[in-house]
Amino acid sequence: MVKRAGSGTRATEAYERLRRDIFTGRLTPGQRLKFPVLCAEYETSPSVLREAFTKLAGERLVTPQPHQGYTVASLSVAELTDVTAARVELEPLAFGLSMTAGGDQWEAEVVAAHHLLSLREREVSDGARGDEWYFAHEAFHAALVSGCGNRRLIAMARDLRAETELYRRWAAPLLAEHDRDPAAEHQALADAALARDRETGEKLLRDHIAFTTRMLLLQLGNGDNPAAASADRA
Amino acid sequence: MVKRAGSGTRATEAYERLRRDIFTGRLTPGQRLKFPVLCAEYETSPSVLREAFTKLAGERLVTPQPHQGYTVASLSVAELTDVTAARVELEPLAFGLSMTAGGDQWEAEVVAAHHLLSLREREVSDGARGDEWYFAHEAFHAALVSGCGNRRLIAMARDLRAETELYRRWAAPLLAEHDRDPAAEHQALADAALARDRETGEKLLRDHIAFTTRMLLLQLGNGDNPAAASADRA
DNA sequence: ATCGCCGAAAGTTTAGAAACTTTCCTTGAC
DNA sequence: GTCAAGGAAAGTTTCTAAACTTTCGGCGAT
Repeated sequence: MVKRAGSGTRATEAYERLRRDIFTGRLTPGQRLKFPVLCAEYETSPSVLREAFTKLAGERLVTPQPHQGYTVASLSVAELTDVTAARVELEPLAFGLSMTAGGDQWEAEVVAAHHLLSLREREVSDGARGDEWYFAHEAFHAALVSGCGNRRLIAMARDLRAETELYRRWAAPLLAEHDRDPAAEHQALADAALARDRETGEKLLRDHIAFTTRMLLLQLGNGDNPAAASADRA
Repeated sequence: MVKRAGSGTRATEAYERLRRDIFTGRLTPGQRLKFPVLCAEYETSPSVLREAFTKLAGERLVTPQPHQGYTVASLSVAELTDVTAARVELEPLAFGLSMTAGGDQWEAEVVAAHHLLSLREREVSDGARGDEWYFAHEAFHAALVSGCGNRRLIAMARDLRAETELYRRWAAPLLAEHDRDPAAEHQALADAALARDRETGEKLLRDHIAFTTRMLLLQLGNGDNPAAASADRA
């Protein structure tokens, strides 16, 4: 029908758009993803959407329910606990390897990503974080581990972070971190990275992740957010 | 058309069958998966296969190539190296948690899985391993980490092992492990598990994985297996 | 009030049309 | 005569629209 961009397929487009819509909050946790509605909205057909859903299900961003379609992943304390326990081990490990094996290119990426993040952090001082902040934050964390030389480790860490972002978006929409300075933590991480101080860097990252999660769990536990829903575990 | 089993969908069937065919060697690494052929063989339609492929691609068992279909994942030294580096960290971690947190049920599972594996190991003394051995081996390793209480960790470890199995199948079809006794290693692992000897157990598992991989890498490097193919990395 | 049936709505699957890639043949230049 | 470039044809993947199956909610009977 329309001219198509070189290597992209329709399913990939739908996948990326859905993913973005989930992260930017257009689709809320637990929400049912109806084929008729989304087909009309995305101007595509069920099979294409189905493929996109399958891919997202692989990343645990949507939940398949046989013969009842798909829903956006629900928020649950158990899930966040599991994800964090894995992150706390995996991400510092990859970060440590990066500090050992990373080259000039890696350092440059860290510096660049941190610069962009600090710009976004300045903008956000009035309260709410914009989409730009989330993307910059994700990019910074991605940069930290990008030098480890292990694609699998990088991919696993990215998927785990992606899920965490969902919780950050919905369980901590406003900065409820009085006794904390995220910007300083990010600065310290970048410093450790450049100094190749593996010991310090790993500890900083571990604490950074654990702290964030503790805060999110607190919020989730309160149950004072609109999107919270207990995931039924089979 | 035909009566369908409760919650299963056609795509799930295809996924499971493809997965089995990959592990049992009916589909060889690098092989192109043509829609017309497989549609006829599985008696289903392209969309269904496509969904199954997408799911398998999420596990890295097949490789998508936009507008050129899918192929069974190729064997490559780089991939195996990455997977192992991740496994060596992740699996002992989960095993350690299991030894701390696992309950009676977990111990029972380990004992049962080890018993089944040892039965298969006895059968295999004449040379070649059958499918049964592979499944029992996978089940044993799955049991070791199943008590850790972290679904994400379990799932990641399972996916990493699945890939390794592919290498074991194709790069070491015949027991080329003269100076080694896998049965004894598995016995030692089971013993450590029941003794809750975390230190020893983690070290044993780390060595077990590393040793297996070193052997596989040697075989791969020789390039003397029919299915070896260098994965082109973009 | 509960259970079972019926109709509507949604998810799933299919078959064929459209789009892309590759191959092979032709044509023209060196 | 050989080789490279261009273009049609075949083969394959990808997408769409419609048929099929299952699930959900309402209605009437027991």
